[in-house]
Amino acid sequence: MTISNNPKPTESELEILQILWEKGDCTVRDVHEILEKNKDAGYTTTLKLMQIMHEKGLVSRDTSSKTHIYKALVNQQVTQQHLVNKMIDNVFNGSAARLVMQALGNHSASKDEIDSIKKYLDQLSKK
Amino acid sequence: MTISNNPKPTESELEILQILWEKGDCTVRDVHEILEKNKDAGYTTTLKLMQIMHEKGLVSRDTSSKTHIYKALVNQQVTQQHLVNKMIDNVFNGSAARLVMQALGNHSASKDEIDSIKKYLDQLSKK
DNA sequence: ATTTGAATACGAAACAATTCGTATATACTT
DNA sequence: AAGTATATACGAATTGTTTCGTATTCAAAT
Repeated sequence: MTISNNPKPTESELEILQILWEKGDCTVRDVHEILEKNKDAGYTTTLKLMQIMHEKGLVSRDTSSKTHIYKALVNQQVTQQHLVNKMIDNVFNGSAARLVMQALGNHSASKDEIDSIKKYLDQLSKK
Repeated sequence: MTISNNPKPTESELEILQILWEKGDCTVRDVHEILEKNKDAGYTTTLKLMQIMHEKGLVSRDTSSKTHIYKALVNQQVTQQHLVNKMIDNVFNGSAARLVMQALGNHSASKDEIDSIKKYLDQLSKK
């Protein structure tokens, strides 16, 4: 049994994971260039972070050529679920509903989004 | 302008804030006794945390008697909103809907909760 | 008045996360 | 072959968080 059951990435690690989840395979430079857009940090910082993530088992890497290629090892959904659960517990006293309302209460949810959530809820409550 | 606009409490601070939000006024001992139920840390640790929170402006305290009385200074809703927004951004690529579905997809949402969310959504989409 | 118990203050250790400088390896260009 | 550009490796400084030991203050009980 070697399935990593420890999806507790730090904030910086999460930023990197997001990129890996979206892009699939990446070099450090790939990741760094995307990060740079929103953030300003040196290349070796990104490198170091990704090396640490490798040590922790968050990512795998192919070192067969000089430029290493990284891949996310932890699953996106599983990681998201962990984080959401933690937040429900930690910030909303265990109430998923309260989190949901807070998330929807601000303008970040569009009409379309709200509709799709409704459909989703209908499905859920049929069970 | 002295309104604290920096609701970025750490995890431990959040635990304490939750208690203060619920109970209102608390002494360090009050808080500590509640914390102890789920966690195991010394009294002076709780004390120190609350002192730091005071320095940061997260809480106020009344020092008129020997035993100080603490009160949350940051607003619960505002803080929750900040944290949720950060998570939406950070973990769900900006999609509130995806967070919501993830939060509801697990068993932590009961039938009642789902119903109340539906009502809430209906209200929302009327606007 | 002295002792005792409970409170705060303070400092520092332990730990974790982030950042980056420098060294070294590797491949490409001339 | 030498020089240049780009990679990784490594170590260490910096910063932030958590934890707690020890000192001190204060009030109540004896």
